[in-house]
Amino acid sequence: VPRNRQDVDRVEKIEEIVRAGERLVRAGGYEALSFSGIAEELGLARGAVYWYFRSKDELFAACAARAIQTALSNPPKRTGYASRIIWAVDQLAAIRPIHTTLQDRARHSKPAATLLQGIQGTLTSQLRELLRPHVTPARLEPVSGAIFVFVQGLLALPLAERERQRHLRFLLRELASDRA
Amino acid sequence: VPRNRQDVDRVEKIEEIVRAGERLVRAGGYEALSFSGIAEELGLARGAVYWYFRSKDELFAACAARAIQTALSNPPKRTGYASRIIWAVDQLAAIRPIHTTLQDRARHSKPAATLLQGIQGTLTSQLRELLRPHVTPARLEPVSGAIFVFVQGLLALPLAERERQRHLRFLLRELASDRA
DNA sequence: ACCTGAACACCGTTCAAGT
DNA sequence: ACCTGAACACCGTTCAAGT
Repeated sequence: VPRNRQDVDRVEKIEEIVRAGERLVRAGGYEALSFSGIAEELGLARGAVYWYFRSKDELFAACAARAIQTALSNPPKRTGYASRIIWAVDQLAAIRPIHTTLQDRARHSKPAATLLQGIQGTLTSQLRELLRPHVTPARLEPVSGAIFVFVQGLLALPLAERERQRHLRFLLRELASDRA
Repeated sequence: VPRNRQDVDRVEKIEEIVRAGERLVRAGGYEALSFSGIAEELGLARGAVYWYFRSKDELFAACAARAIQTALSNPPKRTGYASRIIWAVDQLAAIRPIHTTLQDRARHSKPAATLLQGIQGTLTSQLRELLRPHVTPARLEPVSGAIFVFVQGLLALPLAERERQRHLRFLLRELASDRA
């Protein structure tokens, strides 16, 4: 006897699924994310989840997006540009496995590619705006580009917070101090 | 009637497996690498490959190691330090999917973690030696560290060869020109 | 529109049985 | 030591049948 939850808002049901998926993917990465796992947590049949996400790629992209959004919410105010960058990198580093998998899956998965592109786009432009007051106009583009690449490297490596910050501060001092 | 190939050298049989695996992993990444696929290519039963590799993690690490080794063989001689670094990065970028997956799997897979650690270790020290003549001693450590991180970023991003080289040349000029 | 339960294909892994 | 063939568990995906 199939249950029916047409009374419950569709958006709310999707929310439930993505929340469960975020937990799973935070705990054990892409592998730990499964239709079975989510169905179990929500008391549904495995197939039911397909009503909302047509593939594991879609499901993963949604859960990863939520995890990243969670990580980058509540940024601290009133701090210097270096601290702001470091904060964002630290937040993303805390969910490094998700970021690494996203990078890996983006090759073949359309939803993953789209998500990653969006993240990198906003990251790039925010970085440029943060750096603009501290770099001469002619150098703004190459400098912010280099720092973006550098940040991707920091996120790819399993560094301790201290090392990450040390590397980042060093590079910022080297590249972005021509306009104090 | 099980075939028997005790006459064939064990090392040679492992070589065959890893060669087949390298092809598969180059073509379609980690997903495309399977015991079934290798067995099929070699005309063996699926279970036979387990006699040589006890898990997919071990198999992947071996195939990835071979792919990387292949990529970095035959380095050009008599070129400047910048060109040497760029050459190595280009070679690794050509097998970016393998590198990305390796980074991703290293989290839970012991063989992947060991391989990645080895690669990064040699990369780090070679980088330091290449830079030594061009950087003041006090700056050698932070500079080569930063360039290493930067290279990881270049390998994480799906850049065109031109962009990759542009980024790398910019950073090298910024960080490593204090000892012409 | 939403959900169930069964089915299918594929895969990693194990293992008893063979040579 | 090496290999086969079958078995098991798990998973992504599909779908006819129900409400």
